[in-house]
Amino acid sequence: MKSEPDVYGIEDLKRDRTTVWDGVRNYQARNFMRSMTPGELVFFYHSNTTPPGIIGLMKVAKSNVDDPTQFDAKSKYFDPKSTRESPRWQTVMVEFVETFPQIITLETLREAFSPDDLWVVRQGNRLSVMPVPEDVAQKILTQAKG
DNA sequence: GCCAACGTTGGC
DNA sequence: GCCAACGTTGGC
Repeated sequence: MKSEPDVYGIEDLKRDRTTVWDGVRNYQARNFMRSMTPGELVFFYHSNTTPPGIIGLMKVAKSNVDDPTQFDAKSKYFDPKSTRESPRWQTVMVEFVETFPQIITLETLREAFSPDDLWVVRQGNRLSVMPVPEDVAQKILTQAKG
């Protein structure tokens, strides 16, 4: 899952311990979050920063959470088509696990993985939530420890 | 700051 | 249902 550190970074999550991952307004990303289950591990990716890359690890604390910002008329994520009875936007609550000793940069990821295996290395990729195959995840975790 | 990629919107 | 216009994302 991606976030811009200027907006909400891993240090913010470390401080807060948990957060509701709100503001996602892309159906494909939402669908991936709908499929998440408690305890599932999630990489935290810092976007729009130098260098961009995977900065740490979190886990799903609660799944199938209605994004509260969709009901908030003052929020930039307000969705007038959403109702309390049938909300459109679900997200997850995530919990901080660890910050990696150093960022695994997008450049490093591009050297190690193909765009078919790790979508974040796809050119022009804008999806903010995406799946990571188990074997790819294991390699990334190994890299993070080394 | 630039711009490619691409999702969304809305006229027809 | 098509597609041009527009807005946003995000690497560089």
